[in-house]
Amino acid sequence: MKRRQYNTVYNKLFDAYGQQHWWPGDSPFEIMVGAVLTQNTAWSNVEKAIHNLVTRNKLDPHAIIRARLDHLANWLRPSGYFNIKAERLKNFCRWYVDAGEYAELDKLETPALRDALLEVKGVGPETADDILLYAFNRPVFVIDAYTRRLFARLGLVNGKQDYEQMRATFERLLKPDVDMFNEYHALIVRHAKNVCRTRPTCETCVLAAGCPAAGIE
DNA sequence: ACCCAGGGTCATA
DNA sequence: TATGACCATGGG
Repeated sequence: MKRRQYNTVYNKLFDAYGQQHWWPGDSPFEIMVGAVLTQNTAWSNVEKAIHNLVTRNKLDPHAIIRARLDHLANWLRPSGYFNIKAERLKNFCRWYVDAGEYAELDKLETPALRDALLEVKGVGPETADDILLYAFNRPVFVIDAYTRRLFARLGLVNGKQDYEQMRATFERLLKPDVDMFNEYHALIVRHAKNVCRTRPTCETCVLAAGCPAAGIE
């Protein structure tokens, strides 16, 4: 049964790396901003951009809406793709404020909230799910490139499933536990930083001497 | 000098 | 639906 293997991977990762304390950020809104800025970008660069916003008192949806696009882009510069991300962040903030911000959005059921997020230009499936899980505490499993690679290498997914299919698989096999989903995704990212990206066997063998992913049956 | 990072959009076939 | 081009900084 795959259900057991999916849980085993989690337990081994947790034993190896421990609590990851995700998502870094002091407020739900900061988490949402981080989710947009971290698209295909190292987190260390995102931190610099968020810091730029904080020091200017711009870590606020209304302030971002008011800001000039070129100013916003300059503050976001360290996170890369800064012109695109400035637009995406503005799009997101306009939607967020129009929708009544956190309190109103939190009244929506998860599927409706997810659909609403996906309507924002610049918010795709992974960003939406980051926000759902880490800002709204909804039991949504975030799929990323690391998740694909790890589970493909473990032979636990058939590599050509799209995002939605893979998310459905995880959410079907695992108990919908927000804290566990939170930790699971964070652990996969943590583990990814520990392994070679190019050798398919690395992920499951290098850690054999301490590899949490080894011995999954 | 190259590779890639906690993706998404858009144009093309 | 399925690839490919494009976006761009910073650390290894």
